[in-house]
Amino acid sequence: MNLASEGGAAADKAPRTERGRKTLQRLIDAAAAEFGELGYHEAGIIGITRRARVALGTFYTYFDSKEAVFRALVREMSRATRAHVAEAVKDAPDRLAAERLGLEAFIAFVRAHPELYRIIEEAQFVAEDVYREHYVSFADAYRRNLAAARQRLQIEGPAGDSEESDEAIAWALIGMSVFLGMRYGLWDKGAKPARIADIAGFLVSEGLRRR
Amino acid sequence: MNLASEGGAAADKAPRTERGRKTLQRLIDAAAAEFGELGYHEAGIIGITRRARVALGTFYTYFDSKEAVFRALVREMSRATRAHVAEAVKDAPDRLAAERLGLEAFIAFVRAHPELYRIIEEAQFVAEDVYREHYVSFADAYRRNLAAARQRLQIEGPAGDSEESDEAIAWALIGMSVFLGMRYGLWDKGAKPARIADIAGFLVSEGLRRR
DNA sequence: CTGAAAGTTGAACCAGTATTCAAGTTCGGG
DNA sequence: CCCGAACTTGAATACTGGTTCAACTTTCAG
Repeated sequence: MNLASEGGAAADKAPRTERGRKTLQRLIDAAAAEFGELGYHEAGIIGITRRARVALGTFYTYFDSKEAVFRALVREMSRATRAHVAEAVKDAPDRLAAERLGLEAFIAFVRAHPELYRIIEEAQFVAEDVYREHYVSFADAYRRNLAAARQRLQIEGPAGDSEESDEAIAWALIGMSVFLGMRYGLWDKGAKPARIADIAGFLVSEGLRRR
Repeated sequence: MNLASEGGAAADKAPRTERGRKTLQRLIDAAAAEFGELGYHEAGIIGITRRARVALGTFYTYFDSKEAVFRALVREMSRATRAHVAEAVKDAPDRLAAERLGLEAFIAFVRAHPELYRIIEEAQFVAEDVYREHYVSFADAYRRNLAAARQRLQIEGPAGDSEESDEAIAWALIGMSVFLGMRYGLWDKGAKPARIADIAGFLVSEGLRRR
């Protein structure tokens, strides 16, 4: 995680020495663990600094408040999630294959980093603006991909304004992923991500109607 | 809302007179408003009792704790949501039509009761067990409907274990609805629910693959 | 070396708020 | 009517946990 450079703490709180950067990183990791395990409200600065093995006051050398770390963390995790999925999808032959690969990667990612997932979702109630930012940027990327795939005649949508339908389809697909991530990544790790991705992939490309 | 009977407060706290039932109801409505506007942690017993126009202590005549009202509220709202959707879907000609009608009703419901929606979602972090209960019961109903529709040859799924695929499809469809509800019911009330439901309906029945 | 800047420390402060309780008021069955 | 049960009241309690700060230590440029 690279949070030290911009995006997170107030500019005047950025560390200026190597020691400072190390300490900041320890605090960030500790905060991720604390928030991930306990949730925003149960988590405490005391817990964060204990995990990071620094004194209580040190926290405020690098962050303005509890909410400030949390926001920084959400932004960083949003970036990490997008990067992970993008990487998994980068050489998919077409959009529908990308859909399948992306979901598989997402479920695996949630299993590997349940705390990131929880933190992003809880942001809905702690810092709604960054939460929206997260999904809006996801949806924008999705919309672009859908439009491109339509251009290449890989997919086709319902009749009517395709701007509007791509937007709605993007949000539908995101919702699918988030809930499948919760169900199979967070709650029950029994099923194989590939199998779940196959099922959802079928739904998205073929639909359920019997022909 | 009927929370007075069972499901909510501890049995020994149930009101025994008409006056008591009235007060309990005022508290429940006040709590729904308070939690819905402020979220669980910003909400306070003081705010709830002020809204209900009763003294602070009266709250504890009917509930054991802040968390107890919240849990009662989530259960009640879960019930109300399911009832509303079931009603809207009850005389749909087939499963795919039901899908479309259910989503339309759900988006409208979220617009009419944004506080219910917020409260249920926040339960994920305040009372995870009731949150799971909510979606698991939704998913169970969904799974039964899917299996019945498959029997009637209205729909068809991917190859392989249909138990597993119905379960996954149920969660995928729930996730779709929840995110479309958030995007079009809570955040942006511009679009017509019917139009969004049409688009999602297309996705679910036809799929995106060009034929 | 050296002194100023950067970093660290943890006790103290403070504000908020869930919960308790003992005293008072209202209700309803006999 | 009357009395005990049901209900209401709000001040007091108890405690939590975010934030501040002044003293102390470490680092590093000149």
